[in-house]
Amino acid sequence: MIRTRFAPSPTGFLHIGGARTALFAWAFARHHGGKFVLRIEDTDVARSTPEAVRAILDGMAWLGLAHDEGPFYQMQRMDRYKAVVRQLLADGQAYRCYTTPAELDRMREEQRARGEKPRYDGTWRPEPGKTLPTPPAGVSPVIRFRNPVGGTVAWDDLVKGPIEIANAELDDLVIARQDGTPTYNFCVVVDDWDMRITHVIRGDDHVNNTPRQINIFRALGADVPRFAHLSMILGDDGQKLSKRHGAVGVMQYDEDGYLPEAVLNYLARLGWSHGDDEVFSMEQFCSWFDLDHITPSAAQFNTKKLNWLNAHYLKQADDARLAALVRPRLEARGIEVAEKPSLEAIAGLYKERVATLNQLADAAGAFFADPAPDAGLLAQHLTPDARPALADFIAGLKDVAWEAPAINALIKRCIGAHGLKMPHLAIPLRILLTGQAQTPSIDAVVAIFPRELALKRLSAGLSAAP
RNA sequence: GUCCCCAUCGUCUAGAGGCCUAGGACACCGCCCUUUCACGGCGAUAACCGGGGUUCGACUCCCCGUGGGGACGCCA
Repeated sequence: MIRTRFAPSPTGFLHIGGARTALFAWAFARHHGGKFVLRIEDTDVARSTPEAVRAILDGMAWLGLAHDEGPFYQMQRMDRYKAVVRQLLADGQAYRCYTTPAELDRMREEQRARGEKPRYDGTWRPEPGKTLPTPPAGVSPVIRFRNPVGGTVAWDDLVKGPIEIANAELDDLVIARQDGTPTYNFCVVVDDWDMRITHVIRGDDHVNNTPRQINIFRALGADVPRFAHLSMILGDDGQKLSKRHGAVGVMQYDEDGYLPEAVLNYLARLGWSHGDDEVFSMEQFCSWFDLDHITPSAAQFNTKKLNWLNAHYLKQADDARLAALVRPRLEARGIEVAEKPSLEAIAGLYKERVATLNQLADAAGAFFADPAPDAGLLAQHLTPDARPALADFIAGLKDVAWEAPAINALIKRCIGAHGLKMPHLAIPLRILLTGQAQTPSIDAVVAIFPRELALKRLSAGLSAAP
């Protein structure tokens, strides 16, 4: 049974990189009929917040990445970690270290100055025949893991291939702090062991932690899971994602008007491929997904491509669903969504031409507020030539059948009677009705309005304009 | 500094030694469609980081270099 997990630390929102990691772990479990476990790594009490937990859960829910087990909270598993620490201590696989943080700082500084890799020097590490210093009074010790000294740690990374690191590169890491709380590298191992995780899929910033963790797994007598390290996602500008470079939470994409299926499809394609397939459902994704088509190199985020995918999914989306998604966006702008011009119909008309829900809201807004056309636009298009045709059209509108084809025929009749071309009448109509010179097909736009409202806007516009 | 990882069009990628005259997608450019703007359709431009090997034959394998990234916490 395949078991994967997503293990974020609740110190901020679920960002795009984390979302992709979760997506891949989720899809891998789905593909194999396994289980996807959610675990919240909140042992950093100072930085973890309930709001961040909420934000992560919200992000997962918005994307539809449902976990089969959890969420488990590491803070609720303290007793378990402490028991394992005691066991390691009893087995001689861990030991108490009285070196203070200040001493460590000095040690590292000196090592760096000498061009060495900064590491703990093993002062308190017990060795056969070695006499340990006397524990200083008043200093509470940390617990360090007794890392193997010689040889190497190797694993076959499912993304990056074989990786081998010499134990000489590793030092004895702290597994429990002075106050007794266990640290990350230790909790992860105990959790992955207890939760019977078979495949650890995570960001490649953890590659360097992996050999340490493997050593702990072995000291525990636990089976070592397989590892798959995903490369990072860079910002649109090729820079590392940071607050300044668009490192935003996934919920920001909701805010910006993206559909979750578009974000998911985009993310799936970032660092993973299935031949030339670009657009696919999550169902297809899960059936195709495997770890050997993941790119080992970093990927740059491309908003333009996300926009393209979003536009695609917008076109596919149900009008009622779009209306429901756009309504709160209009309300947030202080626009009262009336019953009359049907928001659903507007969504149906405009979804072909926009890339985001916010653009859809921009367009829809014009239907619910009285238009305030730009004076320049009016002067340019509401010409003396156009006015008589417009007046005819308004007159004809009073008893025309209220449907696009009939309205279209009316327009044709009016321009024909005045020797005009289509745009000469269509553009002033657009401007008077929506305040904008560009809209979808004018007959369809007219038809969306209730007759009285169309008449009102056109008459008002015609008489108000100079 | 030390260790680890990475390297195909601007971007995401296909490519498991001959199928590559390097394919697809986004973006860009051009054309078409047209009732404006979009959408859509069609087409064009565009890449194997450099140097050595291995091989009859390297985008594909090996080595070195260069460039980029990551890690070196009583953070996760």
